[in-house]
Amino acid sequence: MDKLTATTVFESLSSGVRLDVFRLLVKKGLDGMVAGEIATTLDVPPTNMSFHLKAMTQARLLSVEQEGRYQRYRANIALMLDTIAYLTEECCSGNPQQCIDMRAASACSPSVLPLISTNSTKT
Amino acid sequence: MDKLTATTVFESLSSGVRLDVFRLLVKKGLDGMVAGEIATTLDVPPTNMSFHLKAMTQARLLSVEQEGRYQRYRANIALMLDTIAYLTEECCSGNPQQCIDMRAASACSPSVLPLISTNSTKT
DNA sequence: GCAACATTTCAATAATAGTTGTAATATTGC
DNA sequence: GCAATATTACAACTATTATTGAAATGTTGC
Repeated sequence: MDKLTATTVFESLSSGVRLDVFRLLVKKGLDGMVAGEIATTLDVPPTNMSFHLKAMTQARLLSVEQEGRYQRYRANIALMLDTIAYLTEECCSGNPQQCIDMRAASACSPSVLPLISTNSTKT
Repeated sequence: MDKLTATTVFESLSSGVRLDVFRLLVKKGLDGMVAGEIATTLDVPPTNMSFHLKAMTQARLLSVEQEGRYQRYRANIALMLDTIAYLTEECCSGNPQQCIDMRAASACSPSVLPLISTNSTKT
């Protein structure tokens, strides 16, 4: 993960429209959605939606697959997880207790936590 | 977590300077750093650094504490975790296998994963 | 081939964000 | 109180991003 990739990912999620798109596609999972359906669901003009979908695809936050005359978009959750990992690299300089303390204040619902750790069965 | 909070957090991390600041402060943990030290370390003019630190503090991504004539900044990891949780709410509409599949492609180093799941000992 | 549809490109405009130096504010040690 | 230091506020300027409608591209079913 390089800095440019990370800033591009965050830039992608810094607009209300694009954040809505990503969350919608995360919800849809592997099914994804076609461009027009996304635009209609979020009530955004097609040209504007196309602009944002293109930006997100270039940031690799979305993948796109042609499906006849439609373009089907899907969320790239893996890239997002990599970006989060980059963000917290060398957290607390290897001081685990500090890390736990810093996180203690989180109002985070537990729902996502098991998801994030699904592929880390090892210690 | 509301949308504005989330976009503001991501906007905070979408600039190279601010991303460097956050990663630096994550590394420093509870010790944090004072403003001038951050500016010197990252080789950014003080006025510009002050601009970015203010933005990040308003986004609540950093906390600040006055320490004599210094301002000590610390990373708010809890808010970042909450934001990630917001991002992946209703992931795959409760279809766990899909979630696992979507994450399978991640090149994420395992280092951060135990950290993120530290407070989720329960299933 | 052609009409209907999905999506993107383009160009113009509007809006927002980033950088810089200078000046202001606040704190320290004498 | 005063000089030195840390940080921020301000104002001017530059650069980037967002939005829109009209036109272009590409695909389908007949």
